[in-house]
Amino acid sequence: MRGIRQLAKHLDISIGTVSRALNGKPDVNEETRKRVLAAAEELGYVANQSGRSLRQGTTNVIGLMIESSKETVENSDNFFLGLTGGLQSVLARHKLDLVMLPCPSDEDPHEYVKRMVARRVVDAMILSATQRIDKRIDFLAKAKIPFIALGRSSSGGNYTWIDLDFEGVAACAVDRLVAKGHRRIAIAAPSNDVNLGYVFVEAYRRSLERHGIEYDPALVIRVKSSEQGGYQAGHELVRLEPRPTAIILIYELMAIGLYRRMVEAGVVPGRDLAVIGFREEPRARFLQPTLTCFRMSLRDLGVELAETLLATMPAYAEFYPKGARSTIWPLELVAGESDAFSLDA
Amino acid sequence: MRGIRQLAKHLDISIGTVSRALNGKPDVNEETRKRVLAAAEELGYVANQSGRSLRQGTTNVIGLMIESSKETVENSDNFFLGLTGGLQSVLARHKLDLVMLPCPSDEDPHEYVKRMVARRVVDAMILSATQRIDKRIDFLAKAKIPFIALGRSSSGGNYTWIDLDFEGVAACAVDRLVAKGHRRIAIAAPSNDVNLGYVFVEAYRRSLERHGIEYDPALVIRVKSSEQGGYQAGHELVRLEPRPTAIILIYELMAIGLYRRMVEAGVVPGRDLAVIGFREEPRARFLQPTLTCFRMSLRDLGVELAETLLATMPAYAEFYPKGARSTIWPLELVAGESDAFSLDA
DNA sequence: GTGGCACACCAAAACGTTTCCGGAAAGAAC
DNA sequence: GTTCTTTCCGGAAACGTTTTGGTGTGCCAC
Repeated sequence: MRGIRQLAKHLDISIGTVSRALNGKPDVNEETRKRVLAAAEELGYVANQSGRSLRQGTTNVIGLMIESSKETVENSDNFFLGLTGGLQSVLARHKLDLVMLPCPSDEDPHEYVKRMVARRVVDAMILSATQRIDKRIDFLAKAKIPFIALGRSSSGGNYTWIDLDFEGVAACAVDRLVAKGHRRIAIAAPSNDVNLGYVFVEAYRRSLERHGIEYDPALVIRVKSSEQGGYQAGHELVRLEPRPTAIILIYELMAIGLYRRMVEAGVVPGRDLAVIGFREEPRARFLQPTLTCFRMSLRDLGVELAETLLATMPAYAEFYPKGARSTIWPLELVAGESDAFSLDA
Repeated sequence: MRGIRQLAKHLDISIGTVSRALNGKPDVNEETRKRVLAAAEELGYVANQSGRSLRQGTTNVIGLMIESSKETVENSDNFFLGLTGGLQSVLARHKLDLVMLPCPSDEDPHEYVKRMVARRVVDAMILSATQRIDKRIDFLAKAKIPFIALGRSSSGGNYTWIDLDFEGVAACAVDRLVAKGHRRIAIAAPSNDVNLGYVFVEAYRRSLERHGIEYDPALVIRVKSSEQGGYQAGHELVRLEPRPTAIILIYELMAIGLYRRMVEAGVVPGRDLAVIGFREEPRARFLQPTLTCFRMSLRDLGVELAETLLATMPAYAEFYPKGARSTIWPLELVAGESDAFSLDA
């Protein structure tokens, strides 16, 4: 019951053969393999991961890093848990396990990553919440630890990432609003330090210019990606003169706070102000008027992340001939009532 | 070639001494210890966890198990991520790491736990979402793997748990409503299979009887713990004759759906119907009228969980002389507008 | 000078696996 | 009958760490 040695003795076979049998290696009689598997099942033998890891220098565990800052906790709405289903469905094919690694808010994410890989807790990492300059990426790339980032970054040179289609979303939102007659379109986004903030606002700017509308920095409202941030964005919005007729929110949660501020100011969303949110969040689903936003499948994204990550790992690359291509993940428009009215009417 | 051996060679000391120096063992000169620590820092040496685990049969990792079912993903609202801060602050004292283990929705939680401990991925586990009959608990108790459960269960005999104060919450809610003149008080709860559903409704029943109000099974509405469940509860509620004047919700999220159904039915929460929610959820915070509910600190709960778990582990028990007591975790009432009106007025 | 003792260190033995290497047995080819 | 393959298996060497038992110093007391 304890160890492969016991199992071998019980079968009266050498431990080498038992190991080969269990791991599907050649050089073992099919008859013997069956006996071994049956005995393992019967005695409830499961290989000790420490021994295996030590020998082959690999842990068979993939880490999904999560920043457990207060902001993430309050605003991410199980984004990561939604990812795990897709991730695991792929990893399970290779008997890999997934663990979520919550980086304590008082520890430097860079140090945390270093510690986790140096201690050999995981073989590879999935990063998220990338910064424009991200030391974690530089470190992992230099140390040649397989990883994939959910989000682009200026760091790390030529690494593999998957990122949401901010350009597409911003362009779609602007197109929609312009088609309804809007010209003064505000945007609420986090600061440029967060990669998302930078990329999104740039895409918004290009989309405007494509329509011949001049980009006005005053219409870019920098706030936190939260309900409170949305309230604050609303506060800034009503003080703009003339008041914008539309606003694009980079996080849907902002809509909750924005709506509240609008009600206070006597501005009716969906009638006096067109609103488009970005990523659909469960807790914004009930808003009245319903919010126009963009949807994606977290599960599918998880699958893509896992497959692309495995493609970067020599041991698994053969199974994923598509290779480790960085990709832009598309989102689907969900039309709501919040931007349904036309300005010309 | 890297590893403790190289460090030892670099210092011209035996590896045994290096190991003892790093781990704060006695039998090593303070002068030598300093040199070792300095060299380790300089060369960026971090002990290989696999080797260490193999030798001492312990992984120094604690697992927080999460059911990643669709329902959890949609409704738990980062409950677990909120816990990690408190957990880690305690575990860090002993150089223990925390990983979150999301059980795939298509795998039996019992098998998952077995696999994780048999593979020696973690030393101990924190369980949640306990069932009234929970095979995981029976297994861990029998295998003598340290664990703690967030939630009581009928399984496992004498194990250590921490559970929310459902009795206190139910009693407080009933007391409040009765004091305002309510007699027909409904409750929305999940089925009795979920331990929470069972315990909560029992507490509700006893509280009613304490006030001399007859318990009416028709007022117990069994629905899912979700927004949709709340909507459905509202649907059932308006069909009851005579209509209850108050309702207690076991999950605050239900309030969102309930409010929606009430609006449809022309019933105004906070005027025609008193509503009390249970655990404060971020995404219900904006409701109008504001919801009376119960609050707790996830961080503090995390600390308590970790300390109690460590108290059950021989290697750490000495640091937690309070011992491994099961405890009831209190919640604090947050009075809102949803039950402010008095029935007699 | 001898015994006892604390100190600081070294060498080697574990821990449970996987994997390399060699070799026995059984045929096959000549 | 010899040589050569093929098929299967056993022995033993790793992997990096902690821990045990042993050893050589000094120092003190007698």
